[in-house]
Amino acid sequence: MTPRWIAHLDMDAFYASVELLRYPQLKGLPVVIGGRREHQPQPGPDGQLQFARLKDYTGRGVITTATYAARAFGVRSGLGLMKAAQLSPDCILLPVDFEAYRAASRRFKAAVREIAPVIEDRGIDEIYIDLTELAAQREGVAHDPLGGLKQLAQDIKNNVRGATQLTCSIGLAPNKLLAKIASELDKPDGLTLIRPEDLTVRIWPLSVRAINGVGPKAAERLESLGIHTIGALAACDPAWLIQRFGKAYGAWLHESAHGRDDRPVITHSESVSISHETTFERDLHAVRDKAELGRILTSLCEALAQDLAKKKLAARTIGIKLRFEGFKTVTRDQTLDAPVFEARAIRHAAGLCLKRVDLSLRLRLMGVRASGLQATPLQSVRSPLVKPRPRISIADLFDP
DNA sequence: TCTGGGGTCCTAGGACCC
DNA sequence: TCTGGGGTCCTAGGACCC
Repeated sequence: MTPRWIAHLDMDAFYASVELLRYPQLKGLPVVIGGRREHQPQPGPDGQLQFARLKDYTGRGVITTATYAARAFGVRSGLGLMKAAQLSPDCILLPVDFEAYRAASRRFKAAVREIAPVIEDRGIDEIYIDLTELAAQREGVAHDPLGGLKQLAQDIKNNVRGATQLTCSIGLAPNKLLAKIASELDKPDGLTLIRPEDLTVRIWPLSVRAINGVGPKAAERLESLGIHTIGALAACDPAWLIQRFGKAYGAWLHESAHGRDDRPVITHSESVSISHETTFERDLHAVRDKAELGRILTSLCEALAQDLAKKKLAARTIGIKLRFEGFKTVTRDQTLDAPVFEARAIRHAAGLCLKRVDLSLRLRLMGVRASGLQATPLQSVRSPLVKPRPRISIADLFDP
């Protein structure tokens, strides 16, 4: 493969930063995002906005994002809000506003695209960018051979900031794996370049957890084997890794530790599944709370049907997800003869799935998922070229 | 008072077909 | 009748990511 230059761009504390644009008086304060609508700031008697505090929160929510000031208290995303309140009771709490974040996301991506069009979406707040061609064009311009590349990344950062008033961190490297690691090295507002020859000094001292794809389980197993750093992982015999972690994952671990990754930047992909789920305020019992569970399942199916309609998709497989008290989670899938998209049909299939689960434990979460997605047949039904088949009633048979 | 919601990918076993 | 491969589809669970 010819040498490439890939950027990983990660927005800094994205949701929190978007909220700070709205409430600039909170700049520098510990703030977490994760509340419900009821935690919306309210005007107080003096006309000043009153903000909810972590200590006011009751419920099962978690932190989605924390400002850097809040992170200083040990508060981080994924942490339960009640747990976080113990660490920082006076930390300000704001409700999540996905519409605002999606709008900001569209703006920052458009700003990047103005400069570099080859972008892979990695969710609401990060992207990969293939800069290979643009970097080659700029190579001649700068004195330093990598100066043009760094200037390109700086131009992207400036354009994002101009369009959104938000900062981001960019990692530059020959592949996605290293670019992703690099973008974390100098947060916030960072710009980090990793060349192949920097691997041993910059990457090998890092924890294996810095590799995107090594999660808590794999890290724990590696650590139990005495492997803490990427350098230690790189020193392992690949056959030994394969023996312990399986053919695919073991080989991938070895390649990653050596900084090797040839995945392309994917500019377009079709969605595989769409789902909706909700965690209840209190655990619900299949018998005692049957009616409420039924209503929740129906509304999840309706939300799913709306999403399918918006994307003009139908699903051949409908599945449910249940999480019980004690956090045990089960799923059931049902593949249908024909794709469905209407709420009633989804609800029916979900009901069939539900019948196959032992419901003696109380439930804390219920979800519905659509997969086996395909373009909805709706257009052809509406098409004037296709005449609807006449409905024949029993009466017609006797009275043609 | 633990642990959200929306995703992707992988594995492994069984059914079924050639 | 037994043995055996390969391929695909389906299901369930789990790891991981944002």
